[in-house]
Amino acid sequence: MKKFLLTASGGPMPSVTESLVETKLGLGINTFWHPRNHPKGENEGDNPDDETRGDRHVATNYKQEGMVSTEEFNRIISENKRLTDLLLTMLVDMRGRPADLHGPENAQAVRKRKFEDYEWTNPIRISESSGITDEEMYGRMQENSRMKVSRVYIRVDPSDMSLNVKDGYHWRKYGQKVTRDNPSPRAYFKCSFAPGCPVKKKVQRSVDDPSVLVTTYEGKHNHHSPTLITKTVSPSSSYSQGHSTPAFVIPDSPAMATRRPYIIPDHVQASELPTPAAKHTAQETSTDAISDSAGKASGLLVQQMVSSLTRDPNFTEAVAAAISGRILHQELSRELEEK
DNA sequence: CGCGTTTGACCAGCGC
DNA sequence: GCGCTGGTCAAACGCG
Repeated sequence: MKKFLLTASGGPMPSVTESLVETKLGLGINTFWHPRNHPKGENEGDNPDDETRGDRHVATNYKQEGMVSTEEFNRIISENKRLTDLLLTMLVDMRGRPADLHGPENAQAVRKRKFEDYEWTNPIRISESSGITDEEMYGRMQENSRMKVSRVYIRVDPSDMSLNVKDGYHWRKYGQKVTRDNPSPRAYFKCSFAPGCPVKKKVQRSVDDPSVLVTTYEGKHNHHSPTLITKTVSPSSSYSQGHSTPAFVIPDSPAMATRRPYIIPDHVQASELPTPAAKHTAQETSTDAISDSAGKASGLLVQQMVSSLTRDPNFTEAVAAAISGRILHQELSRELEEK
């Protein structure tokens, strides 16, 4: 069984690896469009202005504003592109045939899954991303950035029956429902940090592993992250205003630290997640997991990726600059729009 | 008293 | 058209 896990279970703070994955592939991993996450008609009311402010535009201004040198900027782009290619290729490979991972299914479920598989592999075509221009890459990032649904898996104490996920935002519960395919109730939350914030989230225990909370975020916050306001922006902080998912949470307390989300592709079963007792570091976990998979090449790619992310101080610095720069630019853009 | 949660009712979409 | 299901509403309730 293939596994892929990007987490820093060994440390109290999110790693740069996490930040990059969230920033670049969010842009990527946890914001990939998936049909089950997009009810018909969703996003019909989106502001068209949002469509015109893509990541390419942001990156261009970010460069023009002289926040980094041209050489640094190009290096960031090049390195980001290379690593994204590695990750995305891995994800497409791992996506494989999800039906194989889910056991017997009825005809309807099979049809639905086939459609999801098609939608997963066709519109993005991320396996073909190598060799594309930066412009194309940013176009794809922009497309991904419009995908406002993402999913986060969080392992919690099985004895803790609450459905509260402390992700830095304030949520008001407005409903709870028992769904057909899962005996655990699903809780519905709306963001209550700012009036009119459209973001919603659904929290439900995994049917495969009740110790895992599956949190689905929908929409984009119309305000700053509360954590961004109250904390210094750390290079490893992955919060970004306007992004659909606070994919990683800076722990405010030991209890909160136990609920730090993982980024995991949708098709990975909850039962595959590491247990709380697992002591693997991010690098160890990724490497061990991949070694179970079909390709040594994939393992090498991940090793190369993780190694690059965790050992190269220049790249760490570049990623930090890119993240903070993007956040600052988005804040400025939004303030200008409000005026 | 204000805010958040609970929970039954209601609504809309979808498949048959 | 009907039933099923997921999502939302809103009144009642609890808590600080």
